[in-house]
Amino acid sequence: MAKKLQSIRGIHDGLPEQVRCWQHIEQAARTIFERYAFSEVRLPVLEPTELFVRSIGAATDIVSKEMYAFVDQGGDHICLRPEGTAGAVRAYLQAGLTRSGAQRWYYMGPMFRRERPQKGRLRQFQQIGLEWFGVSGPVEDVEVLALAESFLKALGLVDLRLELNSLGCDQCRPVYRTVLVDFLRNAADRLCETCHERTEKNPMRVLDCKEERCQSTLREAPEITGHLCAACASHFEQLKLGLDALGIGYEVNPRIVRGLDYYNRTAFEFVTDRLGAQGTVLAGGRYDGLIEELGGPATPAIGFAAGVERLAMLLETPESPRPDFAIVSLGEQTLVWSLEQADWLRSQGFVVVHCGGGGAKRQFKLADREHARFTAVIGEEEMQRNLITVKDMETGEQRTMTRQEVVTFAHR
RNA sequence: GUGGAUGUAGCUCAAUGGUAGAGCCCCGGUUUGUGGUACCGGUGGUUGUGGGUUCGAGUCCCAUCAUCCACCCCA
Repeated sequence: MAKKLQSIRGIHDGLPEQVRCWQHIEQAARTIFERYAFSEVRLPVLEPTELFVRSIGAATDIVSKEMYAFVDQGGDHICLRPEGTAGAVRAYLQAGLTRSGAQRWYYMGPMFRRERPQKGRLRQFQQIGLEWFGVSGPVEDVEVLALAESFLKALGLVDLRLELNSLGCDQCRPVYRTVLVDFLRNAADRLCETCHERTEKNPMRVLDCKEERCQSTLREAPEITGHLCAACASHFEQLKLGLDALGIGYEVNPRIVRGLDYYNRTAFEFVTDRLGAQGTVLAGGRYDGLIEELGGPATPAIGFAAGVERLAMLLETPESPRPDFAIVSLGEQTLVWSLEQADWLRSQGFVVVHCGGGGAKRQFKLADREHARFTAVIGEEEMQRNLITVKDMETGEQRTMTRQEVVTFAHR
C-alpha cells in the first residue's frame, strides 16, 4: 500500500495506546516532583539558535549536526530545541529570577535532534526535565537523586542501575584532562582509530570505547575520581554519604561523561540493559557555570532529563478504559429516548457508549468489543414504562429496573 | 553521516521468472429484542516508489523512500 503522505522520518505519531502509557509516566512525574515542591513550567519549542550554540557547545554533535535550525521569514535564526536545560536557563534569566532565591522547575515536552533513528532514538522525542537553580549541593544533589529514584520506583522500575561520577570543576578538570591525554598518547598504538580522534576532540569519551582491545588498555587509564580538587572531592564524598543514608544504591562509574559541555561535578545516569544500545533512561548532573555563561550572575544549578519513550518501552501498556455502559437501542422510536438515557448516565459519572441503534445483534457485538461492563437495553417496552434493562456482560444476567436502581446497581 | 536486515490486503505472513493467496480483523447472514463459540458469505492489492533486464517481474538488476538494528552520539 503506497502511503503518499507519511510522517517525517524518525517522527512518530502518539496513538491512544501509546499516549495512555505516556500519561501514566507524566502522572507519576507530576506527583513525585510536586512532593518535592517543584513547579511545572511550559517553555517554547522554538528558541534562538544562538542559545544552544552558547550553552551546549558549538563543537558538540548536537549543535554541529543534529539541530533543526533554519532562518525564518523575518531573517531570524531559530531552531527546534534539542534539549530543555538551555531554554529553562534562558527563561529563568529573562524572568529576572536571579534574586528570588532557588527555583525548582520541571517540564515535559518534545525535543528534536536530526539523528539516524534506531531503538530508543527518535528525531522528535519527549523528555521530562527538572531543573533546580541557585543551589550548590551536595544536599540538593542527594535530593535530586532521591526524587529521580522515587519517580522511577513509582513507575515500578526497580531494576535500573544508578551510575554516578564527578566531572570535577574548572580547577581540577583541566589538570585531569592533561594527565589523561598524556596517558592516551602514550598508549596510542594500542588504541583504535576512533579513540585517536577522541583523544584530541573529547578525551573523556575514549574511556567509553566499546572495542575489547581498547578497554583492556584503558583499565590502567587515570580516572577523574582520583584527580578531583579538595572541594570537588568533598562534594562527591558527601553526596555518596547522603545516598548511603537514604539507602539509594549506586555505582561510581568514572567513565560516564555527560554529553553536553556545561556539566561539572555531579553527573549521573539511570541505566537499563533491556533497551539495546540506548540504555540511558534518565540522566543529568550539575551545571554550575551555565547560568553565568548565558549572561546571568554566577549561579549553581542541577537538573536531569528522562526520555519518555524509553521509559515507556520498559512499561506494560495500561489497559484501555472500559465503558460502564453500552446503550443498545431497539426500534427506531426509542432512539431519541436512548440518547437521553446515555446522557443522563454520563451525568451520573458513568462512561457510556451508544451503539448507534440498528440490529440487536450488531449492537451487542459492539458492546462486547468495547468490553462494556453492562449493556443498557432500551426498547419500546422500557421506554413506555420509564425503565432500563441492564445486562451484565460477564455473567449474561439481565434485569429490568428503574433508572435510579440502575445507578446504585452499577456503582457497587 | 556510515554499515547490515526488511518492505506483498487494515494486521501476521505465503506465492520453482508464467493468471497475487491464507489466517486474523472488519462488514453481513444462520427466521423478526441479545455479545463472546461454530458455520456460511462479502469488502479489501497499481506487490513502498521510480527505472531497467525479459516474450513475461512480487520474484533478477539499479536508484530512491521508509521501518528495524548497530556505529557515531545521546534521553
